[in-house]
Amino acid sequence: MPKNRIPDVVVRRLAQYLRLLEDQGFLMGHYISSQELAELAGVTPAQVRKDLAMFGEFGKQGVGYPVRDLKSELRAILKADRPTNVAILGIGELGTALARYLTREQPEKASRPFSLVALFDVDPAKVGQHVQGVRIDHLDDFSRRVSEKGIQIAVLAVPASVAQSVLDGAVKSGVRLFLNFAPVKLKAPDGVKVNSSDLSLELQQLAFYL
Amino acid sequence: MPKNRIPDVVVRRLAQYLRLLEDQGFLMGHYISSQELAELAGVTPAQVRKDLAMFGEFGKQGVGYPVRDLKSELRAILKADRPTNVAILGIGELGTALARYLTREQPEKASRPFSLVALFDVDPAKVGQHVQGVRIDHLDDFSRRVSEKGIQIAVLAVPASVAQSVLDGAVKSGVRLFLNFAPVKLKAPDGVKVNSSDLSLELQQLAFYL
DNA sequence: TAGATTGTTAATCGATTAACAATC
DNA sequence: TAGATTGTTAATCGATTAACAATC
Repeated sequence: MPKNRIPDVVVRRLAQYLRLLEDQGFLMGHYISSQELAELAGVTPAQVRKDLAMFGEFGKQGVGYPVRDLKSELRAILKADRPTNVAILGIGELGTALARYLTREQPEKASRPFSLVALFDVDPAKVGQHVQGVRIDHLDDFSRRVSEKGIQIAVLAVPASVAQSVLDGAVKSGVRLFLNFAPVKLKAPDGVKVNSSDLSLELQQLAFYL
Repeated sequence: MPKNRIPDVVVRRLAQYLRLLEDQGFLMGHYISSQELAELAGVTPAQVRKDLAMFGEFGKQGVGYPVRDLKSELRAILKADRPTNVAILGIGELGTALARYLTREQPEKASRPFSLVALFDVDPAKVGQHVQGVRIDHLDDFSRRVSEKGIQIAVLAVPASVAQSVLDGAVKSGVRLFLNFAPVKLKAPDGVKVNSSDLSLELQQLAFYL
C-alpha cells in the first residue's frame, strides 16, 4: 500500500466515513450504499466509491457495502483498530484542554484509538503535577520518554516562538507525526508529517466573508 | 469583489502571507519579492503573484511589492483593519481555553482584529460567571445579544450531540459565520459559512501514516 | 431474471505551475 | 539602459464527477 499515492483529502474523508458509521451504526441495516454514505458525509456517491476503491473491493454490486466489514476495513486502514500513543507538549490552557479532551468519555461503541501517554512542559511549577492522571514531565526528558512510552504522535501546544525548535528536538528524538496548534508555519524534513490547526487563521479566513 | 469567485484556499494563503509579513516585518526592507514571500510561506512565487493579482496590482515590476502597502491591502481584504466581534458558545474546558486564547497578549505590532464580546452556556452554575472579564450568558439570551453586542462570528465549543441544534438557533438569530470545534459534520443553509476544526479527525488522519 | 449498485474508465473541472511579454 | 520582477496567459497537473459495463 504505497501511502504516497493516497491524497491527504481521501484519508480525511475515510476518517469521516468511519465516524459517521460509528455514530449512526445503530440506525443502519446490514448494508449501506455509496448513495446513503455520501448523503451522510455531504459528498457525491462517486467520490465515496472512488475513495473506498483505492483500498480494495469492499462492496457487493446491487446491494452496497456490508456495514460491519466496512467499519473494520476502515479501522484497519486508519489504524483505529489499535491504540495510538499521544503526547502533548506545552501544558498551558490549551494543552490542558486538549489533555482533557483526549481522555474524555467516548460515546457508546466508538473505538477509542488514542491513548494520552505523556505530557511535557518546561515550567518547574508544572513539572510533577498531574492532568487526567498523567504526570507532567520536563521537556528535557522527552527523548527518553519516546522509547519508554512508545510515543507515536506529538501534539504541539507550545508558544509560537518556540514551536519550531520544539519540533526539531522532537524529530531528533524519533517522532514523525505531529499536530501543531501554534500559529506558525513549521518546516520539517521529509518523512515527517505535521498537521496544523490554527485558530486565528480560521477566524481570519471567516472574516473575509464579512 | 465577487467573493464567490475567490477559492477558500486563496483566502487562507492571504491570511498566511499577512501573518508572515507582520511577524517578520522588522527584518524586511521596503520591498519584498514574490520569491521571498513564497519562501517564507512555503509556496511557489507564481502562486504568490497569482493570489495577490486576484485583488489588484500591488507590485512594481523589477522591484517587488512595497511591504507597508501590501500589508495594509491584505488587512483591508481580510477585514483585519477593523475589530471583528466573536462569541463563544459552550464554556467548558475547550471554550475557556479558546476564550483565553482570544484575549491573550499579542506580540509586538500585530493587529488585534478579534474582540471577544460574549460567552454562552446552558449550565446555571456557569451563567453569571466571568472568563477574561466577559460574562457568561445563558444560551437563551443569544439572539438578543447578537444585536446588542454585534456578534459577527460564533465559535461552537458545545458537545457534538447538540452542535447542530445550537448552530440552527444561531443562524435564526442572524449569525452567518461559524467556527465549529464539535466533531460532527454540520449542515447549514446557503449564505452561512461554517469552518470546522476537528481534533480527532486530525489525529485519525495522522494515524494513517503510522 | 430484473433491478440495483458497485468498480472503473473517461470527461470535466479547477487549481497550480511555467513561461514570457510588459515595464519599473 | 540593463537587470529584475511583476501580471497574465498557456500548459500541466490532480482531483472530482459522470457514465456505464460488470455483476450481485
